[in-house]
Amino acid sequence: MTDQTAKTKIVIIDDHPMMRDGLTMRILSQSDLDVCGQAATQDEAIELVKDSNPDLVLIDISLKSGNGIELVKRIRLLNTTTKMLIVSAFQESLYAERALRAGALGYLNKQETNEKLIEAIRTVLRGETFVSPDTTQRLVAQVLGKKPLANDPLAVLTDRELEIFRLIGAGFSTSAIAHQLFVSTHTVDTHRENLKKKLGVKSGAELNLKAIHSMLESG
Amino acid sequence: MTDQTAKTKIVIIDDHPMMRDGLTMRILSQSDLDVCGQAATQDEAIELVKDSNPDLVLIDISLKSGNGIELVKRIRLLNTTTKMLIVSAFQESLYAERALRAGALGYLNKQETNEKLIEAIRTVLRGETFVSPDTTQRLVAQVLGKKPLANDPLAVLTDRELEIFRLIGAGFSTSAIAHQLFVSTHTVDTHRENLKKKLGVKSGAELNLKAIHSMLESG
DNA sequence: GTTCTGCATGGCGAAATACACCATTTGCAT
DNA sequence: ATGCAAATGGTGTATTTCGCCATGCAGAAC
Repeated sequence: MTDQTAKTKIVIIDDHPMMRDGLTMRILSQSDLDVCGQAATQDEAIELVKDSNPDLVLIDISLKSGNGIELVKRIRLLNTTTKMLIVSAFQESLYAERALRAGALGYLNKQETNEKLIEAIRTVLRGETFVSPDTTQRLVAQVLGKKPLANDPLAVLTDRELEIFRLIGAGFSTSAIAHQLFVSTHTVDTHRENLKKKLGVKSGAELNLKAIHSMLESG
Repeated sequence: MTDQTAKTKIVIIDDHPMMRDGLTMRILSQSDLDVCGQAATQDEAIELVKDSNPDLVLIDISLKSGNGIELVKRIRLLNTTTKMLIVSAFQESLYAERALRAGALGYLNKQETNEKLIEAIRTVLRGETFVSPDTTQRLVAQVLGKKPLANDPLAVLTDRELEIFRLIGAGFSTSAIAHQLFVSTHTVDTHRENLKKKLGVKSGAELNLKAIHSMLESG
């Protein structure tokens, strides 16, 4: 078959029809790319991938039925060579990390231009990793904070740090935590500092956000 | 002028380029509708509306610079006959009510099909009110429940308070919010106080917790 | 045994933030 | 007009943050 007939096959998973249309339009503007299917839910997505065996799956991270990251894991289990690119409205590097660890090759913010979309798609198709620039910054900060991405970013934390991280996630203030652990607020403060360095966040508010999010995932 | 030359003029305000493309594509599929402009921020939107005097403005409710509802109010102040249709990723009738009170004629969920999009546009252009079916249900349930906006504690919040609540939920610190909204930290501070009173929480940490949780339910 | 390293602890001072109370302005409704 | 709600932001005090540094205490390395 010639290049004419063998376009790259892409499927789009997003629960907003209007967003699917936007993505589709930009992709179809490239002569060598083709959108061979769309779906709004995880189950539809799995069927679609099985049936059409696409080169790339574009996945919105905030799918209502489960979430996009869970879908990434399920697709990986299908044992295909299909590449995956996550599209997200969140800037947090938290999700980028999880998406990449789950098996996606790329993480793109919805705020990015359409040129970036195409760039991300082509990068991922080559088998390389793509992450939106501002999200990359946060990831880099994380790496500089200590070590190369391990299995779990929380793994780098000491027991005491993790304990405090969980208390933050439960909504306790610094003074409340200090009182609870019978240590001074200075101590909790220092731990908060170290947590921020290790987790690559720059403000206390972000640390709170990350801690609370992390609580919701693990119960 | 004939129908050929006098297409209905529509502008699109959304900070996701990909979403703008999707909306544009569907609108242009209608022979009598034309997209005469796009913008990502409030200020750009105001300029665009002044310059092109469109028949309809399509507004994403979750604009980063301020929010969609504030933009609706600002456009209404321009004293044009321009109709406004809010597009939202949130299903809460909470936002629909605010949007309509602010001066929008329609409220459409992003989960709706593209057929609904066109239907909503045409309804609003006729000067009638359009609200997405499932959101309508919630609105009706509210009215039947006698008390306006009964069980949702967020209902007692003003538009501004809700906006700040959402920014807190997104992980922004007080100063970051102040900078983003171009107001003093004192103002944000006062809003935080009022939020705590209205939501019945006693510490700032709890407010953060509540805001972040609330984001994850509806974001 | 000494040295090195990692962890928990916490003190210090400047800057930022929270907190409670209050004043002004604007818009809206009666 | 009068009254009310909303948004803005100022004041003063208390608390927290933030970066830096110091101590004590383990266990591992030499």
